[in-house]
Amino acid sequence: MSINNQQSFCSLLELSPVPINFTPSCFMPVTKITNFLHGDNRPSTLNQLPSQNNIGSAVFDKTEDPKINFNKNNHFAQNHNLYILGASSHNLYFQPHNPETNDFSQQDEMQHLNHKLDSVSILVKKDTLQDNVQQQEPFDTEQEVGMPKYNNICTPTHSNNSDLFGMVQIQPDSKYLQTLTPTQKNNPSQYSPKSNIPTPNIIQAISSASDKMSQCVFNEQQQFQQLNNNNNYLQNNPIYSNYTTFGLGKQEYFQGVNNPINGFSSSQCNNLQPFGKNKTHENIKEEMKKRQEQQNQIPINYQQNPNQYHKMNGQSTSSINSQASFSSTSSINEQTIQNHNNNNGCLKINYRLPSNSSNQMHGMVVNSLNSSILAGSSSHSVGGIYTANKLNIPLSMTTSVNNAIVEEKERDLNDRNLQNSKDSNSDDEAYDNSNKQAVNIDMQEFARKVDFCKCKKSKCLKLYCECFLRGNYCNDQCICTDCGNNDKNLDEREKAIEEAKTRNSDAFNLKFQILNNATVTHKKGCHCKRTHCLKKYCECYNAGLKCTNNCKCEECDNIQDGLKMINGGGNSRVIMQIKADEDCNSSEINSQMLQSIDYQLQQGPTERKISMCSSNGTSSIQNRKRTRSEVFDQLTSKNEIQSQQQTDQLEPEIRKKKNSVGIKQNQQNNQVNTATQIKIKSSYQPNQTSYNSFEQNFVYQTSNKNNPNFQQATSFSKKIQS
DNA sequence: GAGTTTGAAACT
DNA sequence: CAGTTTCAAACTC
Ligand SMILES: [Zn+2]
Ligand SMILES: [Zn+2]
Ligand SMILES: [Zn+2]
Ligand SMILES: [Zn+2]
Ligand SMILES: [Zn+2]
Ligand SMILES: [Zn+2]
Repeated sequence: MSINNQQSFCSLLELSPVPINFTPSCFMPVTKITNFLHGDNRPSTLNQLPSQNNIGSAVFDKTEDPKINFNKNNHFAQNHNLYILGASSHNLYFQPHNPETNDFSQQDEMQHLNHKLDSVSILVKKDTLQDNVQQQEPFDTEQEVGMPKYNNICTPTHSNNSDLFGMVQIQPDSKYLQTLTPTQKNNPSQYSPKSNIPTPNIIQAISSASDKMSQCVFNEQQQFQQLNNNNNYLQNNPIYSNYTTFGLGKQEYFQGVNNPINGFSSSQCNNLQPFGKNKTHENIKEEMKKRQEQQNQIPINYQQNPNQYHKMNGQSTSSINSQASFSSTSSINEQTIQNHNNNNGCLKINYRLPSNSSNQMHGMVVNSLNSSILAGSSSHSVGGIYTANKLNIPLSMTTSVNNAIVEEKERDLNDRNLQNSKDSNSDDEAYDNSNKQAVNIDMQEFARKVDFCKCKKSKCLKLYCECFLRGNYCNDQCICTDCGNNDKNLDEREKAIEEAKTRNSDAFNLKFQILNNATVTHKKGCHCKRTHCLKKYCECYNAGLKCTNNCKCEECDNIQDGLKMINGGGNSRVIMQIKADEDCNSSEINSQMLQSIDYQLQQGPTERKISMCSSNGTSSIQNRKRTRSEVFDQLTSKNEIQSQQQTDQLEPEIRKKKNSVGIKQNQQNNQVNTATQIKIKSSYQPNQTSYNSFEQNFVYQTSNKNNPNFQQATSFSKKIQS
């Protein structure tokens, strides 16, 4: 990587006072899939895996270069000829602290010193199915999965000059994706023409991806686990923990690193003792070699060899090469084994370690029957603001940011620039004045414009009534029924006002606020789900305002120009299309990302290992989403879908297998294919039954309803007569 | 204008 | 509180 290229990258970051070095020291080999496992060829043990969700996982540790491992269980991985898989993760390296002894100390880790974070890659898919491969192959009939989506179109980003690391998404239609690397050019038949990437579909898929169970979300204000309601596993399995998983770096369970930004992702456990004092690259390598030799002799079985396999590192979706995943401070004991077995071979993991506990597991779901298990990628996101700040990306390029904060920050920046320029040249007062001039905003502009009501049931004494809401009596234009909102009913009206104020003391105030004398936002934000905040149902949109971080809307498109918020607060990402395009424009392969990909292409296939998805937090079993079986029961009891009911009666035994992960594969049922599933789905006519009776319970993504290219994640996988 | 969809408000 | 129901407006035809 030349210096020029680094400069090219940095040139994007216009606000960067310090050039950001973006220097991958290693590359992620990509797997070229040539053998497809399906049907009888699939090892039976795979059937017990809980997830086919993740395409692959970035794997790395201190001693190995990162690589991608594909998830054999993943249909997309099985059925697509080739793709370049983008790593979800950065890489973490600790440089030797002491060059003489080659030692790095725990102190260094704790202080986040001497490390280097590197990785870049991107996912490019080939949009062609193998002719003779089933597109869908459910592992059991109750746990059909959706097609994998392309939601790893992203690059991990970090710099040596900041402690940021996290995902940065690249917009799929970026020129970056359309630039072929030399290797790709030389083997055009092998590589998907990137220009053919169906960008809208990818975007669609991203916004509704069912792959991930959940997403760790964190920004300056909060951290939480955003569950993916589209995820089948999440909907159908009670393997939830009540703890939030990874996320904001917690010293207690971080790998010795107190990082305030986000969790590491996809760190791998190679049965090593937790990295700590007196570990060196050398002795870790030695230890690994030793363990590898042991592995060849001794079947990995933690019950037999508990001392060897009970340590792991990392957080978030950590990879595991042992049979269980434990925090660095815990060990396998009877209880954890019991937990393991109680969950059909899946551990409840990704527990957050409470500060007062040192004995909880976290990491990946693992399968008891497999000795070699790798995690799925985690692809955590980083809050737009924090990311932008850390990367010195103009805030306007970020997503999911509160516009008011953007204003504020940019004003700050302007002030600072102004101060700087004044120091050297005090000739800039006009700018100063314009910048600080108060803006006169009529807040009433943002109130709803309706000035009469047609209430029928609320007596115009609930906030449902626009008149009441605005503190007005109903007027002669109102066509309300049994109106109580008038001067002849003052007692009851007053009471109603008090009640409304009790519920929300702010009820009669304007729902909008003005920040920094410049930016108006909705105080509470909206919660839109189905309209992308582009209909007047949305209070933000209706007021002509962009959504903000206050909003909890899903798939919001009502965002600042140039921004793309994928999934509400859940998946905020920074889009760096400009950067990528600039890279691509300046020369054919001047970007490190492209270089990385090209390097990957030249690597031979790597061994494919089993991948698992991560468990998730926040939901208790009691409060879990209802299972598809339950939804199904509800539906069939209403006689709404005849064919499925029929099927249900034909195979009653299947329905008893609720929430079971390790159901033995039924060859007969295994024949269910995509076509059948689509048929089932198409038998469902959304217009014949209301959302309220069906769709809302079904976690159905509106945006995909009419997209023939989108395979709905949640569809029944009952076998029906075709 | 009738019927459906929607998300805030209300309720539990 | 979070999940569910109610409600009137927004929307569709
Ligand atoms: Zn009214
Ligand atoms: Zn009225
Ligand atoms: Zn009225
Ligand atoms: Zn909205
Ligand atoms: Zn909003
Ligand atoms: Zn929104």
